[in-house]
Amino acid sequence: MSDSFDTDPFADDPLADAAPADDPLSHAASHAGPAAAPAPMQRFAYLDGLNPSQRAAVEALDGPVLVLAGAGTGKTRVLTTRLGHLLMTRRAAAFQILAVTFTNKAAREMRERVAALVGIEPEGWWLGTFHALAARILRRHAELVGLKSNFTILDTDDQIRLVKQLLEAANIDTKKWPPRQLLGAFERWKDRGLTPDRLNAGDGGDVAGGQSVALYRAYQERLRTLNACDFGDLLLHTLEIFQKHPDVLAEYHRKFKYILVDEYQDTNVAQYLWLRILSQAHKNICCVGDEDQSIYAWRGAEIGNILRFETDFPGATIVKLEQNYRSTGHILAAASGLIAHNKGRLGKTLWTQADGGEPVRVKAVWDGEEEARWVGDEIEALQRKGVPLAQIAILVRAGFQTREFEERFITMGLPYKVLGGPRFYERQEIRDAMAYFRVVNSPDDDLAFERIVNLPKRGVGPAAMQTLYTAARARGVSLTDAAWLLTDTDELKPKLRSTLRGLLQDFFRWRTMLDTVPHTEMARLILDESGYTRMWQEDKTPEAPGRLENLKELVTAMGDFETLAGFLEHVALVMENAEAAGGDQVTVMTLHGAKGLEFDRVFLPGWEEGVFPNQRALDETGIAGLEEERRLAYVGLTRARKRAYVSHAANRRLYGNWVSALPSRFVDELPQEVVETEAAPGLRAGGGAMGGGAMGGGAMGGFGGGFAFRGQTRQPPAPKTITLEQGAYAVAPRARPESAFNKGSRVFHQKFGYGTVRGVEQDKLEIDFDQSGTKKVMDSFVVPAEKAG
DNA sequence: CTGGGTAACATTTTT
DNA sequence: TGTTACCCAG
Repeated sequence: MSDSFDTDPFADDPLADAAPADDPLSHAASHAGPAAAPAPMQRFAYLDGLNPSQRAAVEALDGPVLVLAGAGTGKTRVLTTRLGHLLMTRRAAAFQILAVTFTNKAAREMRERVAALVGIEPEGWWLGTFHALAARILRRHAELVGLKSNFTILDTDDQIRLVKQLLEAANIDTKKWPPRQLLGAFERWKDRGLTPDRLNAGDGGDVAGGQSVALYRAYQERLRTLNACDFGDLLLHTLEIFQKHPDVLAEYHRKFKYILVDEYQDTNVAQYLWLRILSQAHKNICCVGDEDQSIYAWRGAEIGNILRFETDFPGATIVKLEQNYRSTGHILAAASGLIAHNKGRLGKTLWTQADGGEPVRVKAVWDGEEEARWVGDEIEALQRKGVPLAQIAILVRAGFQTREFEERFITMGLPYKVLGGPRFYERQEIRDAMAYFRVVNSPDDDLAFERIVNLPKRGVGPAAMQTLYTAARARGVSLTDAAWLLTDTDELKPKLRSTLRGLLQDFFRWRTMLDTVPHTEMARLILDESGYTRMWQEDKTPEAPGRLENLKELVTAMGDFETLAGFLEHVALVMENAEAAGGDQVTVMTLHGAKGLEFDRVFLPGWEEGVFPNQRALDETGIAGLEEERRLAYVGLTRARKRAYVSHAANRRLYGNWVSALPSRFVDELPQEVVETEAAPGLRAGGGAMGGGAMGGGAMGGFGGGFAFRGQTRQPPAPKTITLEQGAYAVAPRARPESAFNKGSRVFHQKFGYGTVRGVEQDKLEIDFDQSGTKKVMDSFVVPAEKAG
């Protein structure tokens, strides 16, 4: 086979070759490094610091094990110690362990911590995300499912464009059936391990005019022609290989003696099947998770997996980790009282040796603006007491809620960062650049070709593309090949023909140079010679410089990889957020984004019926949705080490309309003994709406609360005079129509010094400060540089 | 083919 | 209210 692997996954695995399954321990010795003295009776010092349950979880090495790890109970420690223990006791060599996580971040953390524990980086082990590991396996056996080993992994953009093309080809109105929705249906099927042949024609309901199953099949066929995969396929294809090729499966059975899974409550059915088939030979599978923190059902996670573990893996050992090392007693009591309202649980009771600490504060305010002001004031008070801003977080239900806080913090000059915006790889310029690299790497990548053939503008418009499609389809070749053919005919205008030929020759040339020129240099060259860099240089919008900056960063990031292909794989799988800027800042993020993190003080705003629990979650998934929302609230509360602050507003502006809302039912579900309630003057804190009675699981469909729409009110529905209790500064006069500053002007700021204005947005300025980096600031806080002393 | 205008729309997000 | 996708006029 002409395709070679960047890294042969079995290179360091003696079991993969002819060598019989001899004693793996002799190989383990070379991995165990300095710490290696085989001593069955040896005491393992790292076990001493564990509590009894943790220790039990670490030492139950054989057979199926479920570790129910409550929030803050030292899960990561158990996980890494267990891995280390497998190595230190010589039960398995590193390359015989399969360790699966959901995020690259978790994988990295585990790798580092195990390395620190064992004293050396274990070599050749399979630690990574489901998708990365599946991709690794799939590249070795791609031909068994009709792919080549250099298949492309599509991003969401590609998928949507593809689905859209299919809909259009089937003459289905994309207004009525958005591609996004149909793709969602495909993904949900894939989450459940359902390939098109396992579905009946009617299974799609009336989505896409009842044709969704047929379109799903067409989508899969199209992916295969493109030699491409989406994320779901990585799992489904490997699963199919395991099911249909016992020899291949046996190979992996022999290889992986121990399997470890993190965040098991987030696995979907496909992932469960994948784990089950891989573990069925030796049954040494250890899953760690917390059913109370399952918050991803909407993207296919199956909480049933963890609830059913004992049935799925008979004879399983169950270990509960319940001692919490993170939060105060009051916070734990609040969280436990809340989550007790859920039915679908295995049941754990968190406890702590710590004191009760401060009660959870529940604050009622008039509207969102007042809420932001209150949070801001509390943060300033904490700051005065010496609490670092980095130890404070604001956790919201949905992204749009961050806005009010941003505005308030900008006005106050309070340093903050919003986490979870568009991620690096999702940025337009990064995707474009990647598309160039993809076309150079594999000329058959039609989706990438399509994306950049007219970028920068080369005069290849819809009409020309249509000609290309037709030619490609007629001959059954890729767009690149079709384009080559068309340069020899007169179907295209001469001018277009020559630009196209020029571009194709460039691609060809770059592809050839890839063998001799280092790939980072090639990347730079491709972006420059294609005119892509120039396109942004000539763009005079404020974000253009940032985009060029990102492109540079992309090229730099490539340096960490051996080859262009290796880099493309990385970006397809690891697409993560760049670390936020340093400095002491308050963190603003969604509750989903906060899972796994912890802060001293956590603000939980927007606890209103309709917002949280989110109305749509209730409407779409009823009780299950409500329970998931409740778990989300539980996750939020358990992020706090010292104090949690819950707030709810009586009025909120949503999409430009004023809407009034009742306090969230979750507020009522907090045990009163650990809560301290306060209301802005004229308001009553807490629920009231539902009384203290038993509403238990919520009963069917009864979402009474929700919003009361007030039409197109421009003003909050009642006077704001009551809010001035602490507001000496009240509301800054908003009457400045436009900023006095322009992009590029030099300014001075009391706190941050000199800087250059990068962007203007009404009265907000984005300023690149010489000393302290880029910040968003109100224009009233800066003066023109020449006027500064 | 391109850029501007407007109408529809608007959780949560990793890989 | 703010953003994005699509349509139409230049």
